[in-house]
Parts: sequence; structure tokens; C-alpha cells
Amino acid sequence: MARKQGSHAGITGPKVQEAALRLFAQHGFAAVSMRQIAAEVGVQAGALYNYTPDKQALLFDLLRDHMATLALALDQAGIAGDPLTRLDGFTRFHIRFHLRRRDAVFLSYMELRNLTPANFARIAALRRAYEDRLEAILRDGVTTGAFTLPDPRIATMALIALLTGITNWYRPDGRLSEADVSDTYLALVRQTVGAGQPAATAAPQDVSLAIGGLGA
Amino acid sequence: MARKQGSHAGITGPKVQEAALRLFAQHGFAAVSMRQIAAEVGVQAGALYNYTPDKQALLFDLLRDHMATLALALDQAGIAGDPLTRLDGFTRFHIRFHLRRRDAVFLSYMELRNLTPANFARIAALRRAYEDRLEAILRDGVTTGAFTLPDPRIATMALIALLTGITNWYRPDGRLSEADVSDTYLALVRQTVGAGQPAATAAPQDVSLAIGGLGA
DNA sequence: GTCTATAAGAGGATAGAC
DNA sequence: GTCTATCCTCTTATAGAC
Repeated sequence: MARKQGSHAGITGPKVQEAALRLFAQHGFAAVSMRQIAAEVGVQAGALYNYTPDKQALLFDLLRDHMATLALALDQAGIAGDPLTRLDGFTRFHIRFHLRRRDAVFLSYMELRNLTPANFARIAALRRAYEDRLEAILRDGVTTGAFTLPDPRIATMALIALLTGITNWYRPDGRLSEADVSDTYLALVRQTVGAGQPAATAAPQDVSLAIGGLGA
Repeated sequence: MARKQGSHAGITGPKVQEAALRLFAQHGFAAVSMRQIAAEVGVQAGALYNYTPDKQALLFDLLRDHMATLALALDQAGIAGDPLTRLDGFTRFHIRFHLRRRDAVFLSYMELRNLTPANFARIAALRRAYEDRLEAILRDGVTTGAFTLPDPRIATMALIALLTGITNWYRPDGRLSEADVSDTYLALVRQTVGAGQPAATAAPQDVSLAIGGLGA
């Protein structure tokens, strides 16, 4: 939609998107000029308008593409099974996807305010649809008794914030690999939903082993 | 005495801070002009420079004041006792403080990139000190066996993200009161740290009694 | 598709009157 | 302490050459 119909967008189009994404995330939408983006791409400012009607549309396209990619990737992640298995799958998927798209993640939280109301509504609906995928898992888990949660909707928002917050501190060159982080958060998420180790119900089980196979 | 307009030394300064905070949070630092702030305060743009050397310093002061207020308020919250009690106190404090200062919270996460490196380092140190207060609680809880956590530092970051994320969705006129939210998150946080119900600290003790003092 | 040139204005910050 | 006026730079977006 940002692209003129019938343009033979070769390599410049994608480069514009990539440069805009990086610069908007780094400095903020309003702080980045079209000249800066053009310089990053290696063209003059005027040439950018072959790829976007204006700066606003450039931002909206980035956010919409991010949310669409997220939904598609979740579909393709093949998350199925009992609630705990699906929760594990969602957790790993979310961490992996978001750690690899930190610029887009930051933008999609930060620059919503620069969207028109109509465009904001479209992005918010896409985000809500994603949240609902997690909420469905949590509700199923509560129904089957696998999870203990006071309010599945609140737990959904809490978990997404908890997971997405990784992008605020994780550094690829830090002490932890992505796999380390993913494993650690998997355990935290299980505890958060009350599935801990086979959890509060499991503590007695562990002990029962210690005292001579009384249970389990 | 023969002043063209009234001079309001005592009142204009705070009004500048308030207007800047609101506008920066709403539109972004770079998107707000000094003229906009001045209009909000009710003075001309030039007059703002009686209160700040430049726009940058205005932002830094807002963030530094926010972090200083946070640290002071935490000191005054009188959080003490066993780890679970202190965790509960921290949770309630954090939610209450952050829900009442949403603009400053948003700013302090989103506009760090607009600080000079030196100023960024100062704000980051203040934030780190706050995080460390929670981390100390978690480490104590792990030591006493009250909490079960794979990595207290990661759990700290996870909990702060989980709690601060409330500001992304909570609306004072929504279905939940601040007390509702606080209660629900209290339960979630306890589960997250592996303390389950308040009785979770007691569960191991009960068991240890059952098996003859083998446990803690 | 990209360039140069330019329109039309908004931006931060300062000077000096009062 | 606030005003008006101003400097100079940077901004988005367009026009028309190639």
C-alpha cells in the first residue's frame, strides 16, 4: 500500500523499509528525517516518495507488517496439544520471534501514538487478536485444571508484558544465550500460571518419593 | 513593579515541568516543540529558557525527578519482614506508584534514547538501584526457601516488566479498580516466584513435620 | 527511478526592551 | 520574568529534468 502500483521496486523499496525501521526504533519517529532515511538507503530524499506517499504511511506499514508477520508466524508454529504444551510452545515462539525483531517490537509499542485514530484501531485489533491466542490457552488450562489463575485476561496481559520485557534488557553478547533465556522464562511462566513443577500439587509428590514411595 | 505582565516565579517553573511531561508522553519528545510547551503554560517560547537551559535538560530533569521520587517513595513505604511479606509490599507499592504516574513511566521507558550518553548512564543507574531492591527480596526468599526461582536476576526483570506492563492496558474507568488489579497481580507474583498461596511457605514445613523433620 | 532545486514553513535558541 | 523579534537551520513534500 505504501508502494506505487506498477513500480518496479527492485531493491530500494525493502531498503527503505529496513532503514526506516532501524532509524525510527533508534531515534523515534518524529526525530528521524526523510533525509536521514534517504542517506541510509543511499538515495536522495525525493526518491523516497516513489515508495511511500508520506512519512506517516511508512510508519503504519512497518507496524502493520510486523503484526501481520507475527500472526502468520504463530499460525505456522504448529502449537497444539494440552494446555501446558501449548503454553510452552507459545512462550518459546514469543521469545524467539520478539528477540529477533527488537526494532519492530519497540516501534510497535512506542509509536502507536503517532498513528491516526483509524490506523491505530487497525493495529490495536491485530494486537488484540494475538493476545487472544494466549488467552485461549490460559482459559483451556484453567478449565482442565492444569493452570491456577485468578483472571485469565489479566494473566494474558501479565505474561505478554513479562515475555516482551526481555527485549528491554537482553543483549545477544551477554552472559545468556537465547536458549538460556528461553528455558528460564519457560520455568517462570509455568510457575506464573500455577503449573510450576507439576506444582503446588507436586511438592507433596516429590516428598512422597523421599519418604519411601508413599504416593505417586 | 511596572511589569508588563505578572511574573510568576513560583508557579511557572512547575507548570513548565508538568506541561512538558504531559506533552512528551503524549506525542514524544522530538515531536513536541518548545512553542507547544510554552502555549500550554501560557507564556511565550522565549520565557521557557528562564527555567531550563535547553530542551534536553528539560527531559533529563523529568526522568531524574521521576527516578528520585520512586526511590524516595520506596524508602518511605516501610517494606520489611520475611521475604514474602516484603514481596507483597513491593508489589503493591510498585503498582500503586506506577499507575499514578503513567506519563512519567512511559517517558522513562521510551525516551531514554534521547538522552546524552552521560545522562543516560545516570538514569540507568537509578533504575538499576531500584531493580536491585526487588532482586534483594527475591534472593532472600530463595535463601530461606520461601521462593523457587531459576535465576533471581532474570526473575527481577521479569517481575518488573510484568508489573509495569499494567500501565499499558489499565484504564481507571475500566471494569477493574486499582485494588482489584493489585490483588490479582499479588497472586500472580506469588505464583511466579514459586510461593503459590501464602501457605506455600508453610507447605514444606507441614511436610517436614510429616516426615520427621527432614525438611527445612 | 533518481536527480537537483525549491517551496513553504517549523524548529531551537538568543537578544534586548520593559 | 516575560515579551517581541529574529537568526539560522532543518523539515516535509513537490516539480521537472534526465
